[in-house]
Amino acid sequence: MVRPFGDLEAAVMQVLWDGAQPATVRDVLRRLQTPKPLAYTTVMTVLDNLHRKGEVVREMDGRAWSYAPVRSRAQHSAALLQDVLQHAGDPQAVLMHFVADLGPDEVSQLQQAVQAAQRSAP
Amino acid sequence: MVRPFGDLEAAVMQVLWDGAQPATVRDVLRRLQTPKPLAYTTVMTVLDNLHRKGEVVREMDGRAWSYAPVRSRAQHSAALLQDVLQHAGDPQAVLMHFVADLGPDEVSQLQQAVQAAQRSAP
DNA sequence: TCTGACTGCTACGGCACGTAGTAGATGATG
DNA sequence: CATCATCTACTACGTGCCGTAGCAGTCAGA
Repeated sequence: MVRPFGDLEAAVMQVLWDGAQPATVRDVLRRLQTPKPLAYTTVMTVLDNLHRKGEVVREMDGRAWSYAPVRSRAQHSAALLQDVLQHAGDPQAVLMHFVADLGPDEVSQLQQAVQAAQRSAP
Repeated sequence: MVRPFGDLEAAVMQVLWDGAQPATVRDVLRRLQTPKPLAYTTVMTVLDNLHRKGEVVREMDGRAWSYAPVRSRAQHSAALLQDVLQHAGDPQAVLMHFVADLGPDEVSQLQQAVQAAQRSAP
């Protein structure tokens, strides 16, 4: 089971997802909107943890590491969905309940996605 | 963000889901297949935690509590899916990726679910 | 050479979870 | 009635993850 991000991890990932370019620790620290200002090393540790978990990649940018997300936010969420479905047993029943609880907008979006998938792999 | 079950919590829920009837602590302890046999109080604590979290309900059965899941396994998994989607932002993109990563069987199951949803709420 | 920025290492508190012991109540049994 | 088994309530502890950060060392630029 994939563990979801912690609060700060999620906020940091959001910063990375929002920025098109890879970001250094200082970049992330500057862009983070937190009630209490965080220490530089706090953000560094979080980014290091995310790197250790394979959620971000990094490359040297001058003397500092620049971090970039491995997957887009949508890809990450989709992977979480996959993971839940994988561990659920009886995907049919799960999907029935899942769709039944969706709003009409999501249902039609889902319909388009299904049709796209069926076109690409009939 | 809903936290997924821990390992033992998941095993206990599975026992409850597998049994049609509400189960006492001793019932669950008997039916649990674990490498190491667990203490009675361990199972009791887990069931108590699940009750505190609202995942199970209980009623007195003689001198002991009998526990029953609040939701079916499929409903619980579907709720987890909902939760992920809710916190994802851009549901459209998430659903696209999600469906793209599904196997053909799941896609057709999903299609049926979508059609059922559209019939019930056109 | 000094200073500021950056990294690596370490640490610590809180919380969730798995694990279980102890104490007390209560029904069953001799 | 005395004892035993069973059940609940309360408490505790280790581990791992997460948020938080300090300290020490290094290195580039003024």
